[in-house]
Amino acid sequence: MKGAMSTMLTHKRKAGPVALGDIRMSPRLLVDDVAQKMRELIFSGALRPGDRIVETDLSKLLGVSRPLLREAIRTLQAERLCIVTPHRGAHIPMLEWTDAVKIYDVRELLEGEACALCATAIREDELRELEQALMRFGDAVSAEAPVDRVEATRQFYAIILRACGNPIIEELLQGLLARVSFLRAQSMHRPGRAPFSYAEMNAIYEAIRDRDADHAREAAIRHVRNARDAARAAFAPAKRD
Amino acid sequence: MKGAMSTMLTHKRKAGPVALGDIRMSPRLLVDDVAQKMRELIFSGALRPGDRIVETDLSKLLGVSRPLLREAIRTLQAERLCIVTPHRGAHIPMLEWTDAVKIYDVRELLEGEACALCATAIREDELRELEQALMRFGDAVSAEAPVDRVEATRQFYAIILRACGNPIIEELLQGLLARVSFLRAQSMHRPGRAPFSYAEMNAIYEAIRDRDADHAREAAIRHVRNARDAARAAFAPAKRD
DNA sequence: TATGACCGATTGTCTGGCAATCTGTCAATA
DNA sequence: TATTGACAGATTGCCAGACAATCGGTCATA
Repeated sequence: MKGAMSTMLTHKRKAGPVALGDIRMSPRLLVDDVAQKMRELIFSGALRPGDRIVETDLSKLLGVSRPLLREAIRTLQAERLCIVTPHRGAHIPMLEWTDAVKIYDVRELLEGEACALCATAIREDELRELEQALMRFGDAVSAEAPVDRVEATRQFYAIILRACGNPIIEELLQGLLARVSFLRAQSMHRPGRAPFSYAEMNAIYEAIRDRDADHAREAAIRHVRNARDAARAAFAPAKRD
Repeated sequence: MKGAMSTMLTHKRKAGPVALGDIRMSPRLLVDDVAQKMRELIFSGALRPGDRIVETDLSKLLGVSRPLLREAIRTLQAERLCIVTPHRGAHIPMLEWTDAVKIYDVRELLEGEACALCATAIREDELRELEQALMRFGDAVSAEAPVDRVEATRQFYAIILRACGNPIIEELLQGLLARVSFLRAQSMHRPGRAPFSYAEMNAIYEAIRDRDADHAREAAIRHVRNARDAARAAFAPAKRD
């Protein structure tokens, strides 16, 4: 804990053109792999809401030690992807609809802002990428390829969040999306939703392309709102109410 | 990892009046205490940006084992309160001003929304609490009691975030505030800032009291924006630019 | 039916250890 | 002189094993 200014690395990507930007080698840490694997288990539905995590079992399944798994669990806990109850262990949270609504509300705010920022901040090459992602989504809708749809959506938003110029928004949204991943997976696969999604995303794209921040925000909000309603419908079977 | 629905606890504070709401006993886990202690070390400035964390040393200082400290570090890492570089250990992040700006931008958005929501959602008793917190702040300004000022500010916002009805906003803001705690501590102690803070907070209070969501949002945004400018001024000595 | 005592399962934490990697030093080299 | 290579100490990454505390459930008892 000695002050170690001398060894601080404060890499900042300078605005300079081209150059060889950020090419740090970073060795993988097993604990990060374990955390990522757990996230994937949750996103893929292998670990479902309510499931309990027994440290001994999971550490054996993953082939890592219990202390290491516990480190990974702390990470997931901080991300709200699992809940640790003292002396009772960790489990995957049950998402109540009322909580989901709050998350969608904040998504409206953040995605709306991201899209509005994008309208002024996006570069031409990023705009082309965005158009391509949108087209890929369109293709996936026509081809009825749900997996491709999900991936194209992910990319579409990844481009926007990267281009909006505020990494904090990206970071917060990433966390929120992870927490409703279960709901999203279900609602995005609802028959009939995809064409509407396309229209909404297209509206976002066009507003950004036209550099119209207000419309971009509105379109983004509309998209989230519709996604929420779709999720609402998908929620019923999982939990009566 | 067996499905364990039977043992799931899904406590939800029912809207029912009074009653004995949530009175779970929850044993303290040492690891949580350690994480909290580390946060306090950061907030208090005992651990400063750039400082390195040597596991063996800190674990000895805290009187806990290294594995336990590592768990705590993972938590702080997920909260972005420390950065872990593989094989090089953890350190407290250096906050660049450009990053701080992004955080203040998102704060505008979230605090603005929280205050707007509050204007319609706050209960009368909470409103009175809010007024009291504001008065305490006013007293602390007159008395030139910086510590009380900080505490009163914290309470003022805690009430708003609680009353706005969206715990997600509260949660996200908590994380963001923690990350600029170093800056805030400096800027809040700047001579001459406090009376302006009071005026701004008073504007927020009055708008909420008058149930005027738009003005509440505007006042909140103005407050954050001024806080950012104060932080900007406080930033210079810490880091030339 | 409610209470209390017991028991296996699981968590919380510690100790100790060891290989891998980093940092810094210093000599050898171009 | 500046770079390269080799070495040593410090530190991290990960593991195995252990043990007390606590939990959840069962069963006998009142």
